[in-house]
Amino acid sequence: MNVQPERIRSLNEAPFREKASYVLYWCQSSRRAESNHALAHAADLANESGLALLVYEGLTCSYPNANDRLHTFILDAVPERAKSLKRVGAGHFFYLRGKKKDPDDLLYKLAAKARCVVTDDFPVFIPALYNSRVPAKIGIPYLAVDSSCIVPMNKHEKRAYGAYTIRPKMHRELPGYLKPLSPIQLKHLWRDDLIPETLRSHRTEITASEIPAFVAACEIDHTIPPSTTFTGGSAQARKHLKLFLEQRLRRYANESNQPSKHATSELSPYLHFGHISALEVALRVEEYAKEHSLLPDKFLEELIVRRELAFNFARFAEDVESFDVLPDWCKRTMSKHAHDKRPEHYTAAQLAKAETCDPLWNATQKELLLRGRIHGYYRMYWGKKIIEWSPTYEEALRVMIHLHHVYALDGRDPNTYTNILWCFGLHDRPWAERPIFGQLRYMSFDGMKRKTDIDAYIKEITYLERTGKDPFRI
DNA sequence: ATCGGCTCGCGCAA
DNA sequence: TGCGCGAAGCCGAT
Repeated sequence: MNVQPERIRSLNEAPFREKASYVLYWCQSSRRAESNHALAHAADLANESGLALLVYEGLTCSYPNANDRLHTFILDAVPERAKSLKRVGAGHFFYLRGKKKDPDDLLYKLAAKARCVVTDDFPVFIPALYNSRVPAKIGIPYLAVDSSCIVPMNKHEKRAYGAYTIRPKMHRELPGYLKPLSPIQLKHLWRDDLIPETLRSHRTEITASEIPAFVAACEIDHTIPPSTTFTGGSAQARKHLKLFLEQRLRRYANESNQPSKHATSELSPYLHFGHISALEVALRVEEYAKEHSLLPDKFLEELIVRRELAFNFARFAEDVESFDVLPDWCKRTMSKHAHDKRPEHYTAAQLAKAETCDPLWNATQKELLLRGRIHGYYRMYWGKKIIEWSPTYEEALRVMIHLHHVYALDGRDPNTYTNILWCFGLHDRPWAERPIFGQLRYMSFDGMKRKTDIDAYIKEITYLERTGKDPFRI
């Protein structure tokens, strides 16, 4: 057995189907063929029961804010994944639901011939919703496997208060989990006649050159163009990783908070859509650091401790889009300062269009509009300013989440929600009281000017805006 | 340039 | 029960 049992949650009590044609892996969030614990577990189950493995993934047009940017990035990854799965003898069924009247029950139709369903355990957004609703309706075992985290989410019994409370546990557990996952080997190869002809017609073959046409034909928001910078897919993710190892890792410790220096991995879109696994990244970084006598600790702290703190938060928080989940001191200080006068106001529309009096803030918003992500350090400043400029804290939260949902390739992720709520005090501590923010940490333009090269960053974003071409595109 | 104070509460040591 | 310290800071004093 390849996959640690603590990664697996059984979400119903249905019996295995005796006369089944295959084991079904429903690929929801770990959209990759390598280093994928859910896929590996499905392969193990298929081998044990003498069956073939079918991988199903769908892309619907009906999730909130579905648009060209998100669709393109997701579809970019499909052709190479189809090829990888074919190579190992798994079936691959990709279904693009382009119109709202297209059938939306393909999963159930495929499950009707399956011994069991294996899927990704993901604590937010659509996978979390499906994993709460589908198991009771499916009639066969429904197993959710944590293929996002290095140390499985199930290893934590409760929400950690801050990074400092989860860090010792992570370091204790890591040696047991920082190990490569062996490639899957299937004993029983896939044959297309294992699914009925009528279902096969819903399968969508994606080729790279046809992606723009597929996207254009979907009933989605066509006003948000693809990212200027990020193309989806596991191969692309590995190109970013290679660039990071060779040109950035040695600068990471000193320059990761200098956005214009590009010393970070820029992998967040790929990690979010599961095009690359955090485990693979951590192992490659560790190995490269060893070979080149570099210190990877600061990067691994971000990739492992802070990323998995976010998954821990999302797993245990009732509602990641609400202030209810914040510590008492945050709620207390916000209610005390709820009616402080906000001297500057911007509407959600002005913010979205990057029309404020702050040239740095406008540049960060433009980075979101164009690239589909904001550098981590400036993202905090971006959020803090939205608090300062919104009539209420609730409105600020709403705007931050909305802008991420529409524009960010790394939105809808445990990390995004945690980053946003950090602006309201989550995983932070109280600071000197001041207007509007109360005891929430404040960040200022002058601080950014003192610590980072604002001019270089604004110049970079202005060039990107003018030409639409990103020199940092890989 | 550098430093302390600001302020809360978790989790561990005792 | 006491104590140390924490996700990226700010501000004013020296």
